[in-house]
Amino acid sequence: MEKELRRELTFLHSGDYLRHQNSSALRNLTDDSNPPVKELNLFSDDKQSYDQESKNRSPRLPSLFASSLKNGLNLMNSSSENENKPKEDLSTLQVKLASLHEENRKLKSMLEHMTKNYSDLQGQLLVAMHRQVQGQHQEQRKDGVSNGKSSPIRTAHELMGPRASGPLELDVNEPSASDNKTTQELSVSPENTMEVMSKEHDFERIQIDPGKQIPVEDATTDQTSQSWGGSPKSTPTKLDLGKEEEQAPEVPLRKARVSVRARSEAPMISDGCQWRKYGQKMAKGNPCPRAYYRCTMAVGCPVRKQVQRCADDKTILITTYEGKHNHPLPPAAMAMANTTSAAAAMLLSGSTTSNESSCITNSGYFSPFPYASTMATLSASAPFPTITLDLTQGPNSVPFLRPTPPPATFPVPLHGYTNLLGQSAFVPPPKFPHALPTMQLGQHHSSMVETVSAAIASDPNFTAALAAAISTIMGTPRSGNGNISNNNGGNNSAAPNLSIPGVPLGSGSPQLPQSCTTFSTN
DNA sequence: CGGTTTTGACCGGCGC
DNA sequence: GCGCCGGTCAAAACCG
Repeated sequence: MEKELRRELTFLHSGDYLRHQNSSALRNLTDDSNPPVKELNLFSDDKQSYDQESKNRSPRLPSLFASSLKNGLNLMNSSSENENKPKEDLSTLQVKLASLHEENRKLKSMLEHMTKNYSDLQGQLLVAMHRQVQGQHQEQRKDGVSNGKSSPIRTAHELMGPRASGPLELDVNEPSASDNKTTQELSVSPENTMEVMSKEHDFERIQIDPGKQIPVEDATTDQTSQSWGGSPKSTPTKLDLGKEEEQAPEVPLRKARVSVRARSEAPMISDGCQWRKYGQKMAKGNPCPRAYYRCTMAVGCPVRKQVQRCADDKTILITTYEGKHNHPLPPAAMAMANTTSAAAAMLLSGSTTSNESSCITNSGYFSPFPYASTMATLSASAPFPTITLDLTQGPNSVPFLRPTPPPATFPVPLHGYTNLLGQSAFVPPPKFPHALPTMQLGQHHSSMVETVSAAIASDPNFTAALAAAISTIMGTPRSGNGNISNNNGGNNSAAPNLSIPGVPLGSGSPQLPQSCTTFSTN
């Protein structure tokens, strides 16, 4: 366990992101009496360097560590020199113990706070990215229209339909008076995101009786879960967006799925969760069977996932997550859960305004972001909005160079959030003309790929690898010190997924251009 | 013996 | 209405 944790933390440190974040977050969260926390590599193998660091840092050590050290010294002293004053020692120790408890409590709350901040920021980032894409898109659209050329972007918007193009502005933040309710309910605004996130956080505080049905008011939070379960029974089959928008804000979310494409020899990627296989089917167009799993970490957990090998490249494992965990997740699983949640949020923010697929290439859209090359594709072909994280892209692969590009895709930049919509993205859409778009995200940044590949190669625990990759991306400072405040490890926001819900995945290796396909997150 | 996997049956949605 | 397909159920088999 310790080893695993250590490995994961090491990965997280692979980027400056968390380090800076942690330090800054700690700085902010620690009470003023505590000095700022410098970078602490608690798991450093280099004892010497650590000792040295400790010396240099000692004056600024967090109270917890400082007190721990002090306690240790005092304990030794009391046992060897103060035998004559056992009572004093006892009381002293009790006081110190209480102090440690208090420290522990503080740190826990700090962690909770940071986790929440992280989730919130993720949601905001997604919305911001989406808006930026829309802005760019509109500009290009104007140009495209003038010269009669149909750029991918323009096509995408057109495909997205009236609602997509105009409102694509998807201005969740400034809902009009008339559209107020609808907009807020349907789009993933920062506020909404935060709300969802907080609800997710609540899962950690609320004891859920497995035997009981989730309260109706939790529908929003549990949307995905119920859906996947799928029974189409509970959800409208015909996704009439118009109606949807008016009545069920939760419908879109419910159907949101996040898929992860990764190269893996293993039958299933390790994502930190426990799964039970409940079915297997041969899917049309793919010689490889599709396996159905459901989360067994808690009774009644609605999260399910599908695992299937890519028909084109059997070394690629496509894992599709749906639903939100209704229970606390281990750190490893949280990474994936958060990822899928963020991806889902991203997906939904775009899908709510369109009923057709579209494609936008985001490369270069966000120059400020080192990993802006990630793209997302929306496709109407999928029955459910799906966002795909493609971890199969190799440094040398050519993004979007697919034999048969989806008729309509809506690539959206997800810095660090890669995902692909499984097969659906590649398969032309046949049924569900009104289906919500599928989102395909491909990550092309070599650094990211390398990071992920290396992590995966060194550790079968894909969750850790994915977390590292995302952390790296998210944490890549835009200019020197990333002062982003938040950190990961948070709760699962799995609404299905982005902050990389202990997401799923396997081993990595070079990739083929075929890249992303798929579906919909944790 | 309990939990998991396998696998055929069943169900509902959708297209023709 | 029928057939196809995706998804789920549940009994039997399997495994540690």
